[in-house]
Amino acid sequence: MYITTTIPYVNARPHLGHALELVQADVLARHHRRRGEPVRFQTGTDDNSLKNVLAAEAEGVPVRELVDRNAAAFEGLRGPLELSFDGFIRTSGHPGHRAGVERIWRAVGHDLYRRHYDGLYCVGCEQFYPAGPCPDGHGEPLQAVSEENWFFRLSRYQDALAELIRGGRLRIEPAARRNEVLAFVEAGLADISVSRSAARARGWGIPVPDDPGQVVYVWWDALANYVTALEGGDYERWWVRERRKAHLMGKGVIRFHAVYWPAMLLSAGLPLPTDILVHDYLTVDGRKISKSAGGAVDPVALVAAYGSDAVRWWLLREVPRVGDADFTEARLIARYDEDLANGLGNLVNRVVTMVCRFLDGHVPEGEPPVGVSGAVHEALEDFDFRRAAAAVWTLVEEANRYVDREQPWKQAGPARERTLGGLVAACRELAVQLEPFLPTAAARVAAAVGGDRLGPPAPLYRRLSGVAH
RNA sequence: GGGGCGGUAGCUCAGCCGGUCAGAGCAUCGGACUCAUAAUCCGUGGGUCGUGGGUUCAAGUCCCACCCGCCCUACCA
Repeated sequence: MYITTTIPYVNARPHLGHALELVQADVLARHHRRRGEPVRFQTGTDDNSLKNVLAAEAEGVPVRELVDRNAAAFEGLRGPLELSFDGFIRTSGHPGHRAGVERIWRAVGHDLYRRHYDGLYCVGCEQFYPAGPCPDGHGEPLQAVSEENWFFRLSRYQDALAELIRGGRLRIEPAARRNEVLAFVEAGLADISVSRSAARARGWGIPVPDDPGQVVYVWWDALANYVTALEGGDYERWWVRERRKAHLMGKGVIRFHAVYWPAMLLSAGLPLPTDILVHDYLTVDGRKISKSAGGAVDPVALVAAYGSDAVRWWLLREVPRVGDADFTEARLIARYDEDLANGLGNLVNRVVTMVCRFLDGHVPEGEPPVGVSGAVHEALEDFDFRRAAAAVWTLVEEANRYVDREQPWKQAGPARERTLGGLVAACRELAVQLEPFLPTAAARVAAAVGGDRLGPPAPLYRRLSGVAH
């Protein structure tokens, strides 16, 4: 399975919203790897957005400097969030990217033509609007642009796209998003501008082949990353031969991924992605996350304060499949205490304690009294991380119930050994099931219940909130 | 303007093709237990399922209108 995230433009440091998408992609990647499937998990940054240029100007630093610094911050999420991506592409630095963009451009040449265009351009959105103001409310007024650009005959692919989506060849999840895209396509597709004058782009970006006065539209440039990130044999392996190719993205950029991008590929005669997986947005304390407004939560700071398990668990367990989710530190703490400390941590702790106290640490043979069946996989196939996380957690809940039901402290001899052996086995199984979601927790649990003889108990997670006495 | 998505217990949310669907978790309250991180387990209370109509033997669950929040899209139905 080839799994990609969108590549954010790097006009600022990453916020919690980026973490959501990366963690979701990471869970998919780890899950499918664990099933023994070949997986390539690809992410990166869009360095060529005009917004990056403007951010650099506002800050008074060279574009290159700002882009390098912020891109490094995005790549640096790998450690704190425990991301397992295999590839990280930067559109300004990746050796094959520019050449790949040019190659696609030429392959699509039969659908490109020059046209004079008068329009109002919103830099914030990187797109044209027929009339102002920008619906997203980006502060700056729309730029009146009058220039000759390259256009792509998107209109030509309307029927083909509709058919691909209707037939499920191009799967869009959740279904509501699929309907949304279908409605958009069936309403009629107009050709789109795919270049801009190099002057207006401040010279930043990839020049149009054989037309140095023009720069390739940043979206064209960015979308191409999904194939340009794959060089040499990797392209053949992951874009041509791979059966499942999934793009993860936020709801704001569906049109680019589910319409423009497939149309580009159709025109170029290249294979298409198979899954478009769309998540909604996060708000923080009830407010929209705004990179510029500072209300953004720094995922790295959050991890530093609460640990990667806490952050990943909140993102996976609390964010619904449909609808924006509101992040608050209180909710994260509540989830941490309830699930990680009281649920998982306490379970492992009580099991280890009993094995040490009653059996001198020796682990008896045992079959786990609980299991998860296919619920996790089914939920992930539906792109429902919350349901998947809940499915894994049934192991914790059932194991805790099992302890209370069997009451091993009252048991003796073989009965007690059978119970405790089963519980240790259950914890080991839990470690395995947990790995795609919480790698650190999985490792901690595995360490606590590994081997023939268990060491002394040590709490895995301390409660964060004060406990009333 | 068009299209779509939400509006279900105090909070966060499940409820697919209509008939144990009125639910789960948290919070509250009561009980049990003591292996454990004052944790765990069991049980209780609480909702006119946004509003108003309609279809049906039967509707959160389908249809229409409206209200609130949000998203996409379009100044050409």
